[in-house]
Amino acid sequence: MDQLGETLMAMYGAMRGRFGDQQWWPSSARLPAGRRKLEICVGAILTQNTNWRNVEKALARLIDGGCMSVRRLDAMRAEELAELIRPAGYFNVKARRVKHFIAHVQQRYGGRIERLLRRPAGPLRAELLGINGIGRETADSMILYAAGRCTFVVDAYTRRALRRHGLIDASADYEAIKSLFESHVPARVSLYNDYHAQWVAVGKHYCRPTARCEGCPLAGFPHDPTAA
DNA sequence: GACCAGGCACATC
DNA sequence: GATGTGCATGGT
Repeated sequence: MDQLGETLMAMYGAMRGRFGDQQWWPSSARLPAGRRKLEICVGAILTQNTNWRNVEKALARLIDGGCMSVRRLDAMRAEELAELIRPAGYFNVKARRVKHFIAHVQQRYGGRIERLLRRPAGPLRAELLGINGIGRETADSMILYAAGRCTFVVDAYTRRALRRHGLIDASADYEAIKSLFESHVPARVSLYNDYHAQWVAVGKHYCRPTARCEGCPLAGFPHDPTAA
């Protein structure tokens, strides 16, 4: 591993030591195992720009209503779905996005989501990105957490923390940050899984928009004070 | 009451 | 290709 890789792994170790194994993707324990992957994919759409606590409420309403199945979601009208997922915010757009995803699974894979997720990571990513409402982070979350394939998920927390530590410049986009990790950090699903979750944890607790670095597990790491 | 939260598509330049 | 805007609830 090169020097940047060592730094990134040391940062991961520091966060992991503080926050512990994050056990992602969080899922409803009462849900049958066969519906877990579907729940992860739906949750990935619902959490777009939204607090996870609100997503949990929406997911619970879907499960309570017996709606966490491709068949039920496909049969449901968008307005009906929107009402159920209301707590997650942006409920009208997200209802359409879930419907787009579900229609794709129904039409191309006979409603069997595991058939979609079995595809190789590259083609799977391209296919997901072709569905309206699924962008890079949502696609990568589905690939890593539902399909169990090695792809690095980048989010706003990751970008902010890396900028503050001077590891990327302000112009670095999603793909640049993703390839930064994928070319310097060993490609292990369990590592990528928890590493992304650790960025979210550090972002929630310390690396907020208004900086508050006291006590942050990353406080001793390289820092560029001129970075945003 | 302001600010923020595990983005994305679309319009416009 | 870069930048701006709409989408919306709920916790701090």
